[in-house]
Amino acid sequence: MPWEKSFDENQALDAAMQVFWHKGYEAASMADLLAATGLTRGSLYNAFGGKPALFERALLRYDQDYRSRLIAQLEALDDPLEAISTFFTLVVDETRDDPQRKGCFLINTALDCGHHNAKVNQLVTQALTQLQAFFKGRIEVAQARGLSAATLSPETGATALLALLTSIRVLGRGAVPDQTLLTIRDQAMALIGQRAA
Amino acid sequence: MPWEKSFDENQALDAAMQVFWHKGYEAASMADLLAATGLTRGSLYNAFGGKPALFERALLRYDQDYRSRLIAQLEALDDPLEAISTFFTLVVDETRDDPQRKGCFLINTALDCGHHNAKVNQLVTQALTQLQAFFKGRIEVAQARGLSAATLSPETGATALLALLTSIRVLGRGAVPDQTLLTIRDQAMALIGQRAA
DNA sequence: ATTTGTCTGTACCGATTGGTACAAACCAGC
DNA sequence: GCTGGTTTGTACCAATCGGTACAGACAAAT
Repeated sequence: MPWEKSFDENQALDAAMQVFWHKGYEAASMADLLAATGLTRGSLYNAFGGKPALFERALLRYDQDYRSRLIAQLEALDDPLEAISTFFTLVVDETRDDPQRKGCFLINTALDCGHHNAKVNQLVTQALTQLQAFFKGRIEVAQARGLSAATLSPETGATALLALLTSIRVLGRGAVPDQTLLTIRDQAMALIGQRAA
Repeated sequence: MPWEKSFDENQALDAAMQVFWHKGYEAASMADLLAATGLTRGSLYNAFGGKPALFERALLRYDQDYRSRLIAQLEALDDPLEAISTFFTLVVDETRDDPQRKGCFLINTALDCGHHNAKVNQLVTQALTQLQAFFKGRIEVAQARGLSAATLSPETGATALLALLTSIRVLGRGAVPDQTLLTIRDQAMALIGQRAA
């Protein structure tokens, strides 16, 4: 009795994600989202329920499709330091290559923490925590293999890397020249006793 | 023939600044600003001209009254490393003590770079540049006096400090526990060979 | 072919958006 | 006290905000 939707839900979600990512929650209007997804009002509200719900879905999709997947790929690399250096190089390149300078959807949202519901906040916190855990794990492996100096606490190092990552994504939105982003990345590499990839 | 205003322009500006600082440009409505300043529509538009113009004035005031003044005070300190450590401790304390978790008005605005006019963007860029120059200057003095290891390039070190500052202000808005902010601050201090103040 | 439940498109909603118009209130200078 | 130039308060504006209602289109099940 049901009837399959005439559009790809994930495709629409991706389009909506781009809008929220670029403009932020407030500045993104339903009109923008309708135009980007190509849906009509009826379809969009029927499929997603409303602006806040759509935002949650979009953010969740970003978390799963970008962040989680990237971390999983990098954790599969044999060399733990290469995993980290590849990560930072990837982020800097991505930042520079994006003409819209959207930065990171999760970190952009982190700045609006106080203005979102608990579910969104939890997603952001959890994502950052997992990022930190990724750094910590790689540092531990590196130290166990004697690739990295054992003087640095993995916990502290991971926090520092998270901080540097955050700043690249924030400042990379246009506030500083690209060269500065490279310098920050190099600092991250120096922290774990590695040259830039 | 003129007639003096019945309100303190700077006082109104401060009130407006708080609103923009807390909510961001988009989410701050004229109704919010009118309520916060206590002005009526006529007065506000007459005195400031409109929302974008008011935002510029508010941001400029933040830049001059908070950032510039703080840097000037710290530069007056004799010990350059104390200037930096005091700065970071102040920022972390300010972040923790603010129940609204507003972060830094300039850095919040930096994240919205693409959505403001050239004047705002220039102000943000200039503010960050001056912050970096402050760090660089203090590091140079510290090295000249033998207080800090000469292995670190002042330019690079300043960029790293700016990055760590940025992350404290962003993550401090609620995405990570306060303890993490302290860890980041300690990393900044370690960078210049100094324990936390 | 008819029924059934879902999806799609559009018209419409009240509320709110930033902004303007303008008369009344006001004080300085004459 | 009159005049001139400002400021103040309010009424009003078109545009847009996010969201709803609902009729018609559609495909699966019988």
